[in-house]
Amino acid sequence: MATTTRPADFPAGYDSSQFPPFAVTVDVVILTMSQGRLHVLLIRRGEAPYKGMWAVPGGFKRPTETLDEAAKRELSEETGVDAASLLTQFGAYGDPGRDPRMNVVTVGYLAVLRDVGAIVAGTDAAAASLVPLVDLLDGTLNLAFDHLQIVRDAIERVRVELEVTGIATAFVGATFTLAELRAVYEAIWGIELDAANFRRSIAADGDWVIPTGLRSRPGPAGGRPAELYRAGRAWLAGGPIHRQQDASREEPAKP
Amino acid sequence: MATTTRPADFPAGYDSSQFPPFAVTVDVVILTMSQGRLHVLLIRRGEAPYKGMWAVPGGFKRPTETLDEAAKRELSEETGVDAASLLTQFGAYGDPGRDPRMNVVTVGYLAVLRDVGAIVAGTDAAAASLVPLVDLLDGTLNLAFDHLQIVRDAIERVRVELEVTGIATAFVGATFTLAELRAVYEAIWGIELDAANFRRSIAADGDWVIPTGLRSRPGPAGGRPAELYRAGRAWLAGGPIHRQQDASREEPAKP
DNA sequence: GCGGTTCTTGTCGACAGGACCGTAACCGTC
DNA sequence: GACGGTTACGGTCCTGTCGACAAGAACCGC
Repeated sequence: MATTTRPADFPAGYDSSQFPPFAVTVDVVILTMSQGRLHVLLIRRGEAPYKGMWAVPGGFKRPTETLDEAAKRELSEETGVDAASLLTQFGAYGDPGRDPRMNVVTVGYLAVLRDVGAIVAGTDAAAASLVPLVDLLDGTLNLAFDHLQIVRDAIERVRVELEVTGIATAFVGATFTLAELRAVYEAIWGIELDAANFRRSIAADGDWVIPTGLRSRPGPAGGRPAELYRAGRAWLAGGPIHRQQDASREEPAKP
Repeated sequence: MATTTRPADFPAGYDSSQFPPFAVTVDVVILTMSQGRLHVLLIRRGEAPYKGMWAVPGGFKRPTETLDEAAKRELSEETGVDAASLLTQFGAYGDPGRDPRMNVVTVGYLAVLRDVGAIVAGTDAAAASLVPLVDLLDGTLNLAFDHLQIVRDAIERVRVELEVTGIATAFVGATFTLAELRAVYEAIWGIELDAANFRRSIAADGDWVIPTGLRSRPGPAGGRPAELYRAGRAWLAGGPIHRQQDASREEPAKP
């Protein structure tokens, strides 16, 4: 049906019916830690479709930029963060009808920021918000398009990345306490880790963390001030903390 | 510049200059084991650009199908394999100029087959071939487009999948010896595994493998016949074999 | 039968990691 | 300033995992 509507960008000699045009977008799932819980940055849609609903920030890829550059640009436009922050591609989505307007294939990116609260406060508070992840995963909050699935996949990806890369350090500041770092693992994996054993794994030989000599101020509840560390080079090659095998894997054999 | 060449597929009210059209393709990296080595199925291009060079099989996504369906269709068209084989999306590629004809974003899929030799023999031998992976990774063979990077990423993905999923069983037949299964790990990870320890991990409680009572015929060199197993249910939840920590990670600390 | 090859079973020991206790250093209130 | 509450830190015990290695079992060709 569309054989006569060939876009001018397509070179002559190709039948556009063989190359159905798609719009390509990049969606960036921005994760951050806040009050010990994992949060995702969402924006409220101002236009149809899904007007007024929350959505993952994103935008169209330009022909002159790579996918990574598009993700970096969208992150910068949404948050003002210009640093080459941790930005990981985790999936592509192209189900027919996922955008009622046209054929859209989107590429999902995962970004990890620290202390994004100030950034959100700087933008229009009604348009952008940090949403606790649990509110999304338990179905309390609905998202536009297939963005709920995209967020789910991003979370699953960060759970794996946490085990095989140094992504954990991206959630904390330049200097951090081991309790802060441990809270990252606990929030993302949804488990509790023994503080003493965590320390032994991290502070063991291997250049994971480097003590700065400084100490953190205790919280309002008191407690001994924790030592401040900064990330070592070993994170570039992997992570020191591993999830224990899922006990539910062992099911009794049926003879 | 292109504001006047809006495709008819795009609804009125949208400026096509805001939605630059892309072609979306799906490329399937088909891996298989042959003679104890990892091979990838490539096809020889019959048209420009890159005419005559080897490339990963793939094709255009249709607006009416999902990305997964497109990958499944391409796999079926190239190999005749219709089974819902293991098919994993691993990345999207959209660098400008990666296809000199137009703007193309491709989504990479990883397929694992067993005994693909007969399939390749059935097609035009000059158009499809199983290439040992080492010939690609050492730069002996050049690939069209950015397909070398795509293959590299597919390999990296299968290395991770091998550790966290049951993808290893997709490389072997319905029944297999533990030596065959071990060869999969050794070929993909490029390491040697102790046969005795491998057996202990696999044959331990947990329904990894189920003995069939049958035995394999020894090779020409002789040797005790190996018992034949079939895959158990535990593979659905992960893999039993894990790579040991990279010893090169431990570098001496510089005071 | 005999050496060679491969598969299978068994043993030993190092090490990682979970559980747990005691101590140190801060907070608040009394 | 003593005291309980809270958090951080260091150490011990112990078990399960896993690598290294040895020995036996079952086949081959000669």
